[in-house]
Amino acid sequence: MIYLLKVYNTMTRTKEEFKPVKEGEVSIYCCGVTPYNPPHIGNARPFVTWDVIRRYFAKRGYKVKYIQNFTDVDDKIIAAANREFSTWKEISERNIKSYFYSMDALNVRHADFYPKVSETMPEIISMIQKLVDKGFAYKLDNGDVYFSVEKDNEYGKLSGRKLDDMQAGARIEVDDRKNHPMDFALWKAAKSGEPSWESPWGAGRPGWHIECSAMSLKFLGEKFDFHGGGSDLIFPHHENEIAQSQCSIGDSHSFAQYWLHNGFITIDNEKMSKSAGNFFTVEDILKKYPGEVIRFFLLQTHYRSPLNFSEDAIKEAQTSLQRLKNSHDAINSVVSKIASDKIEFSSGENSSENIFAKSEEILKSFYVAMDDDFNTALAIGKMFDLAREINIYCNDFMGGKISITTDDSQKIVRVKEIFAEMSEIIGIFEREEKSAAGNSGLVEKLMNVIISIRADARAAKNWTVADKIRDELKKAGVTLEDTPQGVKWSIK
RNA sequence: GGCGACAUAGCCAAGUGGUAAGGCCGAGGUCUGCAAAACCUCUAUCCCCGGUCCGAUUCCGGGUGUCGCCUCCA
Repeated sequence: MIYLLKVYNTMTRTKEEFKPVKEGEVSIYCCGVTPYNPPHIGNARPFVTWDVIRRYFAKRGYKVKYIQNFTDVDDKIIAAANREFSTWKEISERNIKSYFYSMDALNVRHADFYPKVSETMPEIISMIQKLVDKGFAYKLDNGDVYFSVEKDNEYGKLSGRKLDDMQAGARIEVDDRKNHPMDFALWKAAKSGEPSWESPWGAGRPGWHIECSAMSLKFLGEKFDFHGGGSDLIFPHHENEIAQSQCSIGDSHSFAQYWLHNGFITIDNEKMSKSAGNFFTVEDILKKYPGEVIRFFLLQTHYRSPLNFSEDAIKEAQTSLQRLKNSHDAINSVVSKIASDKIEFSSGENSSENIFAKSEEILKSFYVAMDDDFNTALAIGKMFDLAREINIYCNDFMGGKISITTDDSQKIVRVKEIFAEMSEIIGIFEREEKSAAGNSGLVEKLMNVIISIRADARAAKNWTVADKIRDELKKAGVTLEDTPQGVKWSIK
């Protein structure tokens, strides 16, 4: 298949054609979390986004290498440890566990590696040493080491800032031991009560920024394809990563080739952030909504657009997703009915022929949408288009309105596969129904008994009993639907 | 103060130089004991003012509004 994949590169502020560093391979570094808190829905957005991107590349036939770090040595973690009379290790491990719990619920595939700062000290220290040796960094008397932004004449190229412009609005207290107000710490000398590691500059720990450079270079080499995260990381985090990485390598075209940044999730149209306190953790939302719904909610908007989180919005996502789920179930049951060999094939023409051609077209347009900077919003729209076609076909089929040929039976399997292919990239409907296969048929048998009793009631036009059974089951989480093809039940 | 993004129907949200996907909600209809699901039909000239163009919602300029970054933050 010939295609052109375009991605919006923050570095150039334009959509560019994607050309991998290595033919047939894609290397991705996504900035992970600082595990001092359970992840909130805003944290989840980039991880779900990148999960779709890597699924997409994999589907396109690329060999994908995906790295995501944990910044487990950090001021906030240390602060939390002190507050709780605990250790940085305990705090970070607990929150990393929480991270995986949340992301697993959102059906986010695991990265190939999850490097941690605490496990990357040698690489971090040698990188700082390189910067000192080359004259890009300097040490203070107390043992701090700073990066000198003035030595990097390309500093500011990602965020589009000039050092002079930034000074004007700097409201922070300037540390006058630094050569330039924007110089940032590569290494922080140890203070009492803090974890520290030995280094050529004395005991201390890495500053923020250097760890991501060291970890990405360690796992992906000096030149790799993608680097991403939330757009609040553009400055200073990613700007600084670029500066220190390219200066240490000595090549202004090294490091990540494409920079992708997520828009924010807002609450009442204000940025959600841990520091502002207006956030919802994924764990909390999971108490009320399935992970699949949360995931779908995140993907219904393009990754670069802002996204407002609210109860109404997530409810709407749930309703919409159910619509797709109904079609997913419908096509699956049609296919299994055909496979069960209980239908008669005919050799005549059938009335729903065009679903086959249409579904191929829809699949193509789905890929076109994804090729355009991973436009999941548009791509999901295509799934709804296919859902409508499937519903029409399945209604006709189950209603006995169409006859199918043996040839059609192959084609309808293809329709099911197309829907499944799109679902897989978006990352929904992958979990097998626990009700159908898992429980050794007991629930199945019980349901048959109940439905049979209710059928008797209905036959006797005893609507009170029939409706009571349906209502009570609904309360218990079992939905009954009387369809022209018989009673269907599902567990919510 | 510097830099940037966005402004599309009741709501959410794609998109295009030639009068605008999809979803939710709502109205009517088909089906149905009722309900559900599903299907059909209906609901926008794209913030305002200029400019370029045969033609702009889409390009350029100005304005207004909202948000973000410049400090930890996905």
